[in-house]
Formats: sequence, C-alpha cells, structure tokens
Amino acid sequence: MSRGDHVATPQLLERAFALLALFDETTPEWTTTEAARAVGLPVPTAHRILGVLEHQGFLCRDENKRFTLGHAALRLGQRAVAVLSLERLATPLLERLAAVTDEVSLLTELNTRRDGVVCRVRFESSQPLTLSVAPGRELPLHAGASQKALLAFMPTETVELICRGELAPVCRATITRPDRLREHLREVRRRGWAISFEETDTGVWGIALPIVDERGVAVAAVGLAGPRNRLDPSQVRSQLTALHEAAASVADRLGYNVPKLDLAPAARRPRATASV
Amino acid sequence: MSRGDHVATPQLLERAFALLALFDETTPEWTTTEAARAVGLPVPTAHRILGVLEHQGFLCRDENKRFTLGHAALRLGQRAVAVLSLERLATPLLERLAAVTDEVSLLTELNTRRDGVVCRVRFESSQPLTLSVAPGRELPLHAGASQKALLAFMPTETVELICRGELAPVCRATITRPDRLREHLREVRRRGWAISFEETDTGVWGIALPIVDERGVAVAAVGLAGPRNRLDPSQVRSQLTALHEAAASVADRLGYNVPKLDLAPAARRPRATASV
DNA sequence: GTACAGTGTCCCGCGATGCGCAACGTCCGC
DNA sequence: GCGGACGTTGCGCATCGCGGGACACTGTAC
Repeated sequence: MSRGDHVATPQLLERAFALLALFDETTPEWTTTEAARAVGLPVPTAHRILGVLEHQGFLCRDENKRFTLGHAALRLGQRAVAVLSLERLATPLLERLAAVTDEVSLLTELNTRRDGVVCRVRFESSQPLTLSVAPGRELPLHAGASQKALLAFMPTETVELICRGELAPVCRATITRPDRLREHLREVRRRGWAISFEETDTGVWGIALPIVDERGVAVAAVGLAGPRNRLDPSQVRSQLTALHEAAASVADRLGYNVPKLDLAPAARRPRATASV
Repeated sequence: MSRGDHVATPQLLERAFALLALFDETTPEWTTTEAARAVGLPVPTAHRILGVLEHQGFLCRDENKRFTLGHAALRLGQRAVAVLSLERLATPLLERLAAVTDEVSLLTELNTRRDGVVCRVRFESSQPLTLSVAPGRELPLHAGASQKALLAFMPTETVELICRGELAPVCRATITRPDRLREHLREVRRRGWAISFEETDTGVWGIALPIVDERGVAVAAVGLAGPRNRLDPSQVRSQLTALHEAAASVADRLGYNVPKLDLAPAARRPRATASV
C-alpha cells in the first residue's frame, strides 16, 4: 500500500480510458454531458477528450451528437483476437498436460449459438482414445465433463432451458433426468469442476473445469479424458490441480477467471456413481 | 485546409495511441526500445506510456519484457462488435433499398473459412423471389453477383485457388471455365461492381458491389436481385448508385471502403451475355 | 415571441503534469 | 570481467492540458 505499487496513471490517459470504458453493451451511446457526469469530469474537459477519441477513430458521432464506439476500437479488438484467442493460448499448455498426465487433453468452447459445445483443441495421450469430442464436433451441453463444466456456469435461464429440453442419452450414463441434472450442476458449481464416466463414450471418464468471464459466465472448459482402467482416484487430485493451473494462466491472460477448486471430497466419489 | 480542421491531438494521447497501433498481426510483440524507436520517442517516455497501457490492461508483458496486446483491447473490441457489426449497420439501409427499388436486397459475408459466402440479411420486394441465397445458406464464390463481387476483391492466391478448383455449375449460366472466370473477375475489379444472370437461379439477375477492408480485401457484399422480366437496363445505373451509397455509408462507419464505381458501359451489357 | 434551461463548443491564463536528459541497475555475450 | 544494449528511476524545467467562464444553438414552456 504505502509502496508505489500503484503506478500513478497520468490523469489524461486515465480519463480517456475511463471514458472509453463507459461504452459497453448495456450503454453503447453517450452524449458529452452524460459521459462527463458519469466519470465526474467538467464538461469541457470531457468534451476535449471525447473529441480526441473521435479523432482517433475510437469513437464516432451518430446523427445527432451521440457518441458510440468507432472502428479503431473494432480494429484493435481484431488485432487482439489474433494474439489472444483461447485456442492459441491453451494449445501449448494442453500439449504439456497431455504429455505429463498421459491422458487426452481438451479445450472446449461454446458454439456461436451458445446452445452446444464444440471441441477446439485436443491432444492425444500415448494410447489414442476413441472420443466423441473430436475437434469441430458439436455436443449437447448436458453430457460429459467439459459440457457440464460449461453448463454449470451459464446463466440460470440457460440452464433451465437445457434442463427442460430434451436430455438425449448420448451414452450409457448420460444424465437424462432434469432434477438429477440440476442437482448435479449445483454440485459442479459448488466445487468448481466436473467429472463424468460413460456419459459420452463407453468406458471413458473425463474431468474438466470452466473458464468464466468477468461476470462469472462460462466461455470455455479445459479437461482430461481417459479410458476406464486408468481412472485412478488418487490421481484425480493432481490432475485437477494441473488443469486448474493451466486454465488459470490462460484465463488470466484474457482477463477471465477460473472458479476456486474444491478438492475436498474428490477422490472418493468418481467410481461410486456415474452421475458425479 | 488552412482552417484548424486538424484538431491538435494532445501529445500524450496521440503517443499512446501511436504505440498501441504498433501492435498489429504482422508485429504483435514489441520491447520498450523497439517501440520507442518505431514511433520516434525517447525511451523513457515510451517506457512510461507503455507502463500505463499495461496497467490499464491494453498491453501485457510476456515472459521476458516483450509487450503484446492485453485483454482490455480484446474486451473493447468485443464491445465494439456489439454495436458495429456489418449486419446491424446494413440492415436498415437494406430495408430502405428493398423498399425503394422494390427488388430483393442482400448482405453477404465471407464464411469463417473464407472459402464460401453466406447471406446475412435479406429483404424481400413486394413480389417474393425464390433465391438460393437464403440467410445462413452458403454458396460457392464463383456463382452470382455478390459472390463474384467478393471473389474479385480477394487476394490473388485465393482467386487462383478458386479458379483452379472445381467450378460447379449452380445454374444455367454459372461460369465454369477458369479462364472466363479470371477474365470476368478482372472486369469486376476494374469497374467495382458485379452483375449476374441465371448464375445461381433460373430467371434471376443480380447486381452487387463489395465492401473492402483497409488493404482492399473484400469482407462483404451488398446486392440486389430480381426476376428476369424486371431487369431494366436503364435502372441498373440508379440501382448501382443507390447500392453504392448504402455500402459506402456502412463501410465508412467501420473504417472500410467501397471501390470506386465505373458506370460507363453499364447499361448495354447485361442482356447481351450471362457472363457479364 | 420571449424567456429559459440544457447542451455543445471555444478561449485563454494559470499551474499542475508529464517530458526527456542523464545516470543507474541489470542482463548478456564475446 | 568488461562492454554494450536494454530496462528503469529521479528530477528540474517548460509545456501541456485544465477547467472556469462565455457564447451559440436547440428545443420547450408559457
């Protein structure tokens, strides 16, 4: 605190960014005075800064005096995406995870319609595993560890929508009863990770944890999958820890988060029932 | 000119944005000194500004001292996309176009793989038209006015790839000979717009022009389509002008461009041959 | 029509602010 | 262990930007 850990941001830049930050999806339009009030600045000052931001293309004036984000913001974002995609950041980490654990490692994202899940990256273990989650393939949100990790951290309306919809049995142990799924997701939310056994593929288990955005809503999941005979309860802990670490480093780079891990009653359960 | 139309941007902001602008897809990583040299700033000055940008999350330091774009840039871009999508901006204009011309108006974009075209927005005329370009449907790049308008303004390698590939006949007048397609695209490039007749649908003509990014590469096309008996050569001019105006206003908002229109020998040709 | 409130824009003198030289710390590689 | 290149810090001076104030403009009330 007393130390200069907070580098005093030059006020002009700080103000400029504060003004830029006003323009989010909930309030995409601002007039000079509105914006000035919102950040607590004298109108002429805000006016000047907004003018500069407009001049730089970060803002743009509508028909009548209202500012919105401009194309420079768009362009900057496009350039950022090129470097900062989940896929790109996660790839080396997943490769390492697959090598270290000798299981299949996966990165799964929501599809654009946000009603399903698509696998983006997959690294094989030394003994290749037949898995329905091949890169590019879409899967429903209620079956499988990665899918459940994602679903558990989606808005409650979405969860309800899925639970009320058809819970198609993908494999032997797919959860198909709405109440059980709801209960199960509560548990996933509580402890911050999901496990599955034969929910998507015969003889295959999976563990996964979600990456969530600033509002706590899931955007992706990282997970491991392996054949039945290799699910060693004593290893789940360390595998989860490794997953968590990898996920956290990716998430951090993107300004996202990973829910806190609760490993407490972990090692006992997985074999007990396919629903856990 | 002589007037103060160039509002003197405060140098701190100007410098900050100049530094941010360095980070594009070709050079995503910069050290302090590199960046300082690139924008012609004393190292300590650049150092301070970069530090602020990092502090604000717009930049991020890699393992060893190299800066890349940070998550704030990503976030800003996401917020900009919410307001500035082609689809959103073009919709009201296309609606007006459809009403004024009483033809079908279309917005078409490249698909994510950039190997095909997908229709995003479509407004009907008073007499609905059966068209293969329904919203969401993908079409090959060599058949139809919008498709050709896009293809003509793609990198030459892409054009060659398509020309060398299979030029499937979609409809009676689809161009299927590579040399004719190449020749045709040259013409489209030259005059800045494309026309088609029965290339995708029997009895249907279309005109379209592309929206291109800062490098001149196509990102979308806007077009009109109508049934044979309504293709009035004398109207093509005014329709193209209207299209151009609409496209230009959308493009401008996104920092994109629309190629200059050459209307000169327009009205004579369309009926003469399906290939023009 | 007049009065008025709210907003966008411009001006300008004072003073905080951030500039960049110079110097120091740190890390490599011959 | 020495030299060069780069990252980081301190500090005194001039500049840069601050914001009160004034003005123009628009829409609204009466």
